[in-house]
Amino acid sequence: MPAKTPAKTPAKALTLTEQARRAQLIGVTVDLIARHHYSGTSLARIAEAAGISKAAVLYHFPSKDAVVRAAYDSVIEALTGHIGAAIGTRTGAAALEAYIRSLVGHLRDHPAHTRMIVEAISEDAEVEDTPHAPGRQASVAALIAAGRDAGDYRRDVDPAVTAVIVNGALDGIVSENLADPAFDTAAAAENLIDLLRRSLRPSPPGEDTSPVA
Amino acid sequence: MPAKTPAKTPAKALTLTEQARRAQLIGVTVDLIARHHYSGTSLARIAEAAGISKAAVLYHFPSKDAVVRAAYDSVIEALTGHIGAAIGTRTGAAALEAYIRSLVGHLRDHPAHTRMIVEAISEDAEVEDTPHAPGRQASVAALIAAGRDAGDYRRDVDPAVTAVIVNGALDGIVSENLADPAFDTAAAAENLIDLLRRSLRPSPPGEDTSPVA
DNA sequence: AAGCTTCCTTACCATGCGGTCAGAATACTG
DNA sequence: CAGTATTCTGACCGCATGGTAAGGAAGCTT
Repeated sequence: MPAKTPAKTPAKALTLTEQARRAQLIGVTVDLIARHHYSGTSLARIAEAAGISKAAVLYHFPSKDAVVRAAYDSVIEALTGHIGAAIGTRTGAAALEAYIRSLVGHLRDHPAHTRMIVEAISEDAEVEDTPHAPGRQASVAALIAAGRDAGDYRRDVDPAVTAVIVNGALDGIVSENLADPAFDTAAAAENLIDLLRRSLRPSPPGEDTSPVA
Repeated sequence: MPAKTPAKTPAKALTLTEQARRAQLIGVTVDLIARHHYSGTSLARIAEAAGISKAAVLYHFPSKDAVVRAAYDSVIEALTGHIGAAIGTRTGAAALEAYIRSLVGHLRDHPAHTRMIVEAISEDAEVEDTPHAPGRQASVAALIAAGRDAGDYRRDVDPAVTAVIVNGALDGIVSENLADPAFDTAAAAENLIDLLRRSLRPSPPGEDTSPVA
């Protein structure tokens, strides 16, 4: 029985070289996509960048798409890991602000990751029901809802809509930094945090509370 | 002298069928890109969708890229025209709010345009120094600066950074609507406007004015 | 050293791509 | 109706793509 994809029953039978190659391929693929977009990243270029042949790449991965997917997953995992660690045990407004700062900080420190994520809108496969992070909006909405229930925010804020706005603003900051590397993302993050503080804080007594026109 | 690209000296020597074909090709290209992304939109598919041969497409346009570019330009022009008309002679905060409402409204009414714009990040040409609308951030920043100078906004708002945040939030709203057509973009736009009103308005007397931590 | 597994290369294939070319329709104009 | 400019087709070209087949080299285990 010649082993096809090395896996006996659990996911532990990975050779050392296998792991190294996979990591290397994922690395060069992230770089290539960051430089030449998704559609411009071919199997041959991945192989060339790794110093091996196309067939060798397809020995470690079942298809080119699998390589790209693995690269994308690794980037996303690094991001979510960083954010999760930054939030830690924080709650309420502090958690949301940690989310904003850690996301912007991580993507500022990893431009290749950033380019890859930003360009990961459509990919090549037409059947892709998970365009972005799946629960991203929901996660931030939960953060906002918790902050509201904790009294950090007005009671009439809409967590879902606000999450869309916050995530969009974050993407805008990150994207702007790609277009203009001199753009101060940290300052922009603080600006966004200040903006949210002013607009989401509970109304002082004697002030109109109508949220929507 | 066989005419190559019909143009004598001014830009008026366009045959009727020429105009019609160009418009048709632009139309089907917008639809195709909206459905199959940029990289999945080939010359053959454009020709097939238009009911003519590949060579016929290349008779009306010098290259496939030119078709795509024309389609993109037409979509952008429609959008900027709509927004410009909506802003009209408005100034200050009213102008920014008209901008937000008209952008969201237009893109809600034209989903194909929306998909095309959203996916127009990288295109296929690697040498593309105009990734998005060139002066979009600057235009909104000017709007905000005018609103600030008119007294609608705090004196210490940063127009450039705020413009990035606002445009990002708008993109977030539009993108969310693509992922979830049931998302109420009009309500989200009003929510964003309310958020901006609360955070950008001049500070009432007796309140801290420190903008950034 | 034999033998098996792992790892990789060269050569190849079918397909789709953008684009060209010669010439046939089609339409406009005298 | 003749002639010319416009519009279009079908066949073709060179190239890059993702993927496969067959076999050779390297290393581990006995």
